[in-house]
Amino acid sequence: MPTTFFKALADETRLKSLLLIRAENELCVCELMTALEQVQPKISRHLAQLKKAQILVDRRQGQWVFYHLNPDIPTWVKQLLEQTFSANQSLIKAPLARLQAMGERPQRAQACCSE
Amino acid sequence: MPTTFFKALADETRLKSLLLIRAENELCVCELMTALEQVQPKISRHLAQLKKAQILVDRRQGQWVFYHLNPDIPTWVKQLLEQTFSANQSLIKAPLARLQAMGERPQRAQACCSE
DNA sequence: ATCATATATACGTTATTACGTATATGCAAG
DNA sequence: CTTGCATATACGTAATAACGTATATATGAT
Repeated sequence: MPTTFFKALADETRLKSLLLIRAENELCVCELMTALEQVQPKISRHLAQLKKAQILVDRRQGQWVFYHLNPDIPTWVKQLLEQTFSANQSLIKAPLARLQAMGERPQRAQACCSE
Repeated sequence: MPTTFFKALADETRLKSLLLIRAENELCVCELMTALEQVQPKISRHLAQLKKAQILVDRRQGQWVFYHLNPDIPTWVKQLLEQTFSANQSLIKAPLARLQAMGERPQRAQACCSE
């Protein structure tokens, strides 16, 4: 159902999370908490929804769980995401700045996929 | 707010209505009722939402109110709509067939804009 | 003015979604 | 095995959204 996808983007926390993950390749819950200044269960729940909608996939690395874009999303969804990303940089400007300023970001063992 | 736009597409009736209007240039409430097999207040309310979100505009012609895409939506939204349209023809196949089969469709006095 | 048709809106109800707080689970370190 | 940190989930509640039905409004025809 294509509405599944739009529902996923219809919430500010989820939309910003997605754009941030798109920008950074992958992010863990605690990084998104800092970037978006939201409590842990809120972030976690929204990520679970995006995962259930098959837009994100996760990988566990030690204590952290990193989320990244599902490489298998349909092409049109991928393009849609790309356009949303390019057209809405302003949405993640401040969150990205908070990310840069964040101390002690968890180390990635392997870069998950691309990059 | 970009979520406004995604919220608008996050409902099946609204999404199909939009795609149908994109396909037919403009449609009135009664045509959408037939195409989507839904009661009048339901269609009317969803169109009102799309209008409030500035995705659609309407023009009255006699007893009918025709809705068409707002020519002033941002470019990225327009592109997004186009991709959604191309990638989801199957969604409106049956509704379009019902439209073709519909007798007594109201005459358009002027073609509203393009076409 | 009355009636018929098309559309919009109001009202009450139900369903869905988001949230805060508390708690559970998973992993790493000692 | 305990402690600590990161994350997930459960539970009750609050906010939002969708709906059915009834009614109001607007236009056109008689």
